[in-house]
Amino acid sequence: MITKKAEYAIIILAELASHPEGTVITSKEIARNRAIPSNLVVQLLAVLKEAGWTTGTRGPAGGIRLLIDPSEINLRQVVEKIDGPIGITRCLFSETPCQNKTHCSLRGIWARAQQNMLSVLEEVSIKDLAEKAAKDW
Amino acid sequence: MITKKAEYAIIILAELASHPEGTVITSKEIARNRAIPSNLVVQLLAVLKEAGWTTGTRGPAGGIRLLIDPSEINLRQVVEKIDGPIGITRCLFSETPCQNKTHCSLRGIWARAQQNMLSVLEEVSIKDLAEKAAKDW
DNA sequence: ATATAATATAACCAATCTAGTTATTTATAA
DNA sequence: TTATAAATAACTAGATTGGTTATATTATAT
Repeated sequence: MITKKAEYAIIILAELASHPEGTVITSKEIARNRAIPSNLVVQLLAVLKEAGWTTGTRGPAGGIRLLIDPSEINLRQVVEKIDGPIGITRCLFSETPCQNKTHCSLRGIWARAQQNMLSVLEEVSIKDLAEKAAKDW
Repeated sequence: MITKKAEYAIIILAELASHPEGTVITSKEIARNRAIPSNLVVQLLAVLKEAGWTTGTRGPAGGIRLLIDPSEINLRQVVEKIDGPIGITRCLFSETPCQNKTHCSLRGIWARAQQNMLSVLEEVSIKDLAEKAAKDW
């Protein structure tokens, strides 16, 4: 399952993308604006920073800003950065097909189902989402 | 995530479908043939029976047999019977969109991604799988 | 200089889920 | 009546999830 943390991370990036380029916003503001537990925002920002997507400046008047063009990052990338590799079944996490019966017929079906799902997430960028959200909200 | 139990249930049904109609096979044989823990087979058969897909006769010469045409049941049905409703995110389990910000833009994307995945599982029947397995194995 | 506002890092935790195991009961063919 | 098989129910260790708590570090406004 795609965790709530991954969903939060996407929302954090979308929030950042919705602010003018170059400006900063504090992690507490992000938490307040998007109703995410403040400590979780901090925790997730550490991972987003590690990915090279955000950066923060400390001290008064400090805050977080995007380092990347939000059209360059898609939802699959964010989910995988937070949750690790995606697998709709345990089977798909193992490198090799199960050797029980030479070859597992199910594996190909799971892989196809999963790829169908992932392609949707790959098609949607943080920018797309931020724009969609701006319209809806 | 689709659990191993759901995967086992599918494999059990495929195993049953691979035997001549009307004949029975014991749960232990299923377990042995497919390398599934024997106790789990028993546990899963209880659910498959509840669904009306299998039936068992007790005692010596007893065993399990299919009650339905294996082309009439698809992988999504089995997964949902064993695991309950499928949701690639927690969000999709709640009936209503989150009310935080009027309407969650992500929800529609998750739903589309999930439906893309489910459509693959809906297209494959137990019969398809059993035939595919017979070829591969 | 120094208090303060902010990011950053790490460790911890309760609740739930997963993939089983164990034990007992019931039905039936020989 | 006994061995064999399904059926039912309860239990369990380990992992995962969605957080919380505590502490350290840094930059800047005054």
